[in-house]
Amino acid sequence: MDTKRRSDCPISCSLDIWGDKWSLLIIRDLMFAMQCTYGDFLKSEEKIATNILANRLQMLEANGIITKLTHPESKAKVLYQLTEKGIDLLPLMVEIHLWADKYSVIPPGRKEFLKEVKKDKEAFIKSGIKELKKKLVKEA
Amino acid sequence: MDTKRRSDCPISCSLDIWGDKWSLLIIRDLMFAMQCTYGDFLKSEEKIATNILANRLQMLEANGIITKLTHPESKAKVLYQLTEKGIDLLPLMVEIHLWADKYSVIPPGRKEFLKEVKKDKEAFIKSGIKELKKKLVKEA
DNA sequence: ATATTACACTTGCAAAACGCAAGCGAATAT
DNA sequence: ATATTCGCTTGCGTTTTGCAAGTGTAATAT
Repeated sequence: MDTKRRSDCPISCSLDIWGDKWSLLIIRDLMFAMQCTYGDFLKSEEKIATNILANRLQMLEANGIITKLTHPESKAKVLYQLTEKGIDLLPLMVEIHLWADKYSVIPPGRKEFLKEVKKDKEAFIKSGIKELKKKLVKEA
Repeated sequence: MDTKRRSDCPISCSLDIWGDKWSLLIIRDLMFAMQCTYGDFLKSEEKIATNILANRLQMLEANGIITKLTHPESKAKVLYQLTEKGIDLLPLMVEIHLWADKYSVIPPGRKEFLKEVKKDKEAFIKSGIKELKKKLVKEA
């Protein structure tokens, strides 16, 4: 596990955690798509490799962004869940969406999401965080 | 230059552009530190390698985030500048700062920046973008 | 009870990206 | 004329990635 930070700059420290091509996609799946198992992440259209996925899940867990839980309906399944720290990345994810919306083509499915966001950004984020935290399951 | 996108998801497309350990640091330097030459970027405390820097500058230019200008005081120097698309990453950078502020130690120098942000985020971003766009120089 | 499948990884290996040091050409300074 | 600054480029060893195949445990089917 990479533990040395390059500097004490907040941007740099953040990038040390999730500054790669995959981490935020896992967080996206957990945050918006309600996909929360290893198998779910593999099914996402970007097609992450199994070893990279395992590595990133470890990384995100080590950095307190996600936690592992035993799946309620089966001991064979693992349920990944955003921590509060992970949930608090929602504003960031929203800003990425807004930026992408301004400068590239957004797939139809996300258009309504963006419509909601633009209606009242602050309210959207506040209620989104509240929703996610409500679902947060504490480890036994 | 990498041109194939992994999916049409806005998060994924954004990461295809600046989803690495260095790009946002270059953007940070242009946005907050007013460092805008190749040499300036090299001096940043994270110590980016020369070839990686050259590659990222190319990448960011190819994606319309930055432009190259001849430096007003010397033909030997190159002045890099954020485009409007690059400037519009300011809200994102602010959110990263706020997240990092909540979950890690922020160096004293950035504390006043964050104080300003927290006072009135929307106003801070709006005036920040305005400032940056005012300085924007059009290529001859 | 046994076999098969589902699930979450691990492993091996080739290819690509990275990091470091050195070099190079044009522009400026001396 | 010579040296230095500046913005890269090149070579090369190391690390990370991507792909395919395999492994172990738990659930399910027979």
